[in-house]
Amino acid sequence: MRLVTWNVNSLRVRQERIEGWLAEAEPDVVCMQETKLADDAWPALSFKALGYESAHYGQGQWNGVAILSRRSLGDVVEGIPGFADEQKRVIAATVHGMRVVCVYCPNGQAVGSDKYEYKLRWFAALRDYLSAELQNHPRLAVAGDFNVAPEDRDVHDPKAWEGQVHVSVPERAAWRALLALGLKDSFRLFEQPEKVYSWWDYRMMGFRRNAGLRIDHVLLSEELAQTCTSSTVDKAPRKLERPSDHAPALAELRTGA
DNA sequence: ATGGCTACGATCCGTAGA
Repeated sequence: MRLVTWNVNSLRVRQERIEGWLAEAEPDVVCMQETKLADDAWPALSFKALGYESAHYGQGQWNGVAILSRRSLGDVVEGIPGFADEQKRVIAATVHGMRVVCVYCPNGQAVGSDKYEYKLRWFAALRDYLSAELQNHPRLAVAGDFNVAPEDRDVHDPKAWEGQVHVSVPERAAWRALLALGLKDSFRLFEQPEKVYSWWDYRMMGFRRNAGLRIDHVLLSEELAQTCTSSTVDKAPRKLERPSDHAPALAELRTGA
């Protein structure tokens, strides 16, 4: 079974190409971020026609997250329970015999800014939420745009990025606090080529130069990690016309459910 | 050179992303 996370950077702009990729890649579960849609604009019927049940939690203009599943999708929870947040960044559901939490973590803008403080507060709330989820769901996947490059090898130019937002020490500590719950970065379960990224700046020919960051991740609980057979990034849709600046990250799980 | 691109919703520029 194939689990995918993809920050689409406006579904409206890319609906057709996203549907084309879904038809080709045939993921079983899709976590989507930055739909930039209100819930009443979510094209549930288009995805239904492709064979997906879906749940969307959005606000229009900014943010917006969704989970699509080829099998029935239930127990949908929106946001981080107990964490008041106007920004629609989290949705969870039970699909294919596992609990899936789809996250669009805050960008943080600049170290020391209000948005950066919000990002760290938000990560603390996410940690507490996932801690509780792990108690209830040993089969837990957390997939999304984390806006954190965990290590220097996830950064095309670590010197240029040193201390910047996405790689700063407190952000990486917030990331490691998620791993400390018992979650595994599926990508690092395997030998990987160097310089694999999931996001490239639109400017300065970032993609052509492979000047990117690996910030889109699939985290797996211990039990799910044992079933994981691969974790990759598909750069193909980033090469198309008017692409999202993010590429989809995929994890393969050996699970019958 | 501190920009550079893209999307959004407002208009013909500002905000935000990463």
